[in-house]
Amino acid sequence: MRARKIARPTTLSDVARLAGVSPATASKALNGRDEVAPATRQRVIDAAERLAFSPNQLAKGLFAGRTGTVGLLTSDLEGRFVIPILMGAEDAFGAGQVNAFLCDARGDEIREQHHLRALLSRRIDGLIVVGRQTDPRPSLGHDLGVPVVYAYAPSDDETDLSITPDNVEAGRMAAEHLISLGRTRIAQISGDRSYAAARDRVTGANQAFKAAGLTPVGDVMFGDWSETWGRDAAAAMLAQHPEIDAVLCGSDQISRGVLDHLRDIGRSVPHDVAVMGFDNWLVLTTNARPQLSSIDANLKQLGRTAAERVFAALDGEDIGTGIELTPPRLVIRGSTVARLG
Amino acid sequence: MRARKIARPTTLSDVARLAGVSPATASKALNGRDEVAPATRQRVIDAAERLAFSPNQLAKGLFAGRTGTVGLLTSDLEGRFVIPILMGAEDAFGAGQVNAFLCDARGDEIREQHHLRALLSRRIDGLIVVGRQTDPRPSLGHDLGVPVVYAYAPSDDETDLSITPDNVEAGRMAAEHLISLGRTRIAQISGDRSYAAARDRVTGANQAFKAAGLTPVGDVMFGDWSETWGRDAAAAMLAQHPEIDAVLCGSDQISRGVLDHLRDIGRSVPHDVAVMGFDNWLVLTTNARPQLSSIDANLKQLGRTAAERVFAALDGEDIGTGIELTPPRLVIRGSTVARLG
DNA sequence: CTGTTAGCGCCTTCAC
DNA sequence: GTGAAGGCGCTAACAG
Repeated sequence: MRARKIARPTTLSDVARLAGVSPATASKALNGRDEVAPATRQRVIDAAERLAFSPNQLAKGLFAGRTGTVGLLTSDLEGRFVIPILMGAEDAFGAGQVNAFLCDARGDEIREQHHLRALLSRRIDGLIVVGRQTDPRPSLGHDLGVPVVYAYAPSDDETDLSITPDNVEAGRMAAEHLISLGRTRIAQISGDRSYAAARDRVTGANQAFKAAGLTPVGDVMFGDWSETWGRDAAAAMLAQHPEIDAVLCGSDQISRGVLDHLRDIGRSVPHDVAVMGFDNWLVLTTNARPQLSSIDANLKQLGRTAAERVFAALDGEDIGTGIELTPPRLVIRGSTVARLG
Repeated sequence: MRARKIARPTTLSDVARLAGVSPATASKALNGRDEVAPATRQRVIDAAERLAFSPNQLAKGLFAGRTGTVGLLTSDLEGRFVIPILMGAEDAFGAGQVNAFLCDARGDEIREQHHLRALLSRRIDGLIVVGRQTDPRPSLGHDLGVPVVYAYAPSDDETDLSITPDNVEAGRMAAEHLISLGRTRIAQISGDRSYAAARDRVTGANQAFKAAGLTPVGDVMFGDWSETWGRDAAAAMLAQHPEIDAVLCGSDQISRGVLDHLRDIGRSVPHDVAVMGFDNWLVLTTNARPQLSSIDANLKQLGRTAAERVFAALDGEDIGTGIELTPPRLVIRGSTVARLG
């Protein structure tokens, strides 16, 4: 990379010159207006191709008012949630005209404001705000000039539109799966009680237990989201309730810890004890022994939905307000099978 | 979100009108130029505040010839490498005027071209291309009109500038650490041989063994990057070479599998056998039993360096070409201690 | 100290 | 099919 060798990007005029027409004609030709002869149009298109011309969206946007860019503002440090959401959003945009730009605020409000300004000042058409937990987050307000959709973490303002995984349903689904396998002595080892995700999943599971006439074994144990907590909690739980035939965990990490402890004390998974996780984090679930059943939050689908809502708003549709829940998906692997006998 | 409620963003003229001054004066006031009366400045600032004015960077850039935006183009699906690099880059930009926009090409060349066009057509000032492995990737060429720096995955064109982790040094560092602990019967269980990262780390480790006059135990085992492979390989390796007193693994995932197997056969870690990983993926290293020593590739530093190079190029400096290696960092945890006796 | 004027770069529309 | 004109939001000259 030599200094100053930097070539000016190709402009419409460059294309026009190469095609031997005026910029105006080139513009019409490339934009599919029909006041131009087919042969001329082809010449222009060829020239554009040859120069790898990409129209300056900025100058274009000055006019059209649309830039074809959607911003993704995240606070999700590790990118564990935001990446699938980004992918889903991009899928919704298609290979078409729209691009997603991702900014990471790292959970820092100053940084978030900074990125927000940057995105807005670049005249993005819409904004998707992604949080790292399902607890409500402060609204960015309504005066941004572009449609905003909150993904994963809902806005605390009910007049915003938020799309978030249905963790109550996820909990219910997980519990029903264990029940359907004939498990009746089910314990819950959850994550951080301060997370709505932890509480909601427990709520859903308890609904399922109640509906099936089952009483969960022991109290739900809340801790943190780590493998270590899963091990410790499993040790305490099994010491007190050795009769357990299934453990419903708050996350895949916790499940891994629980699996570890069960192996340590010689309990067999899945026949003796079945284990379920949440999140379907592949690096954890598919490498476990046995592989872990889990609930997938369908984040890609969530991202797609969020993007579709942004589009709809751009097209002038009323996309509604409040919290829209997306359904989870049960992923069955070796850690949950029907009870023998 | 009501349809069509979308308001035009506030412009400098709006602010000026509210403050009862001309746009030029408002500009001076907000930009801290001193050719403006304190009282007037205050009025303008208040007005800007009240309208939540954010200057249009594009128009600003129109004038300055710079947009203050750097693109990050990644193919790193999971975001495991790109996120720390993004963070480092942002740190280099400071809380200042520059923003990073991340686009995910998902390893798809069409998508990459599409994103590239989008970024260029928004007149980004520079580009950082992030790959997911340390093997060379196709160059984007030199005619992009902006400086390009390749991060993690180097360009296959030596006239590009690439910044990538020094995996040979990482391997050497890991091996030297084990040697310094008095370990002499060290086996290597690596990852996918088709990855330069796997081969380079082995190369570095072998250099260290040779320098110390040690002969590695058994052949280096190549497989994939998974925990499962770690378990299987450890089983094979230890069956044949039970005398092993340390295992150097190709990744943290593999290490986890090795730890698992050692526990299964009742070998104690770290006293009997020490285990080292690579990558320092916290969710794996800090939740292992015992916690895993690892080599951290300092990706955040890498991102910072890449961003600095882009800046330097923008300022007209010659930033050089070829592959620049960034040094790794040894992270010692409970899985590696000195041999007893 | 403030307002006016003239672009920045690029694309599009409006007359011909 | 063309050329000229106009504009987006902002800033730097310069004039008042």
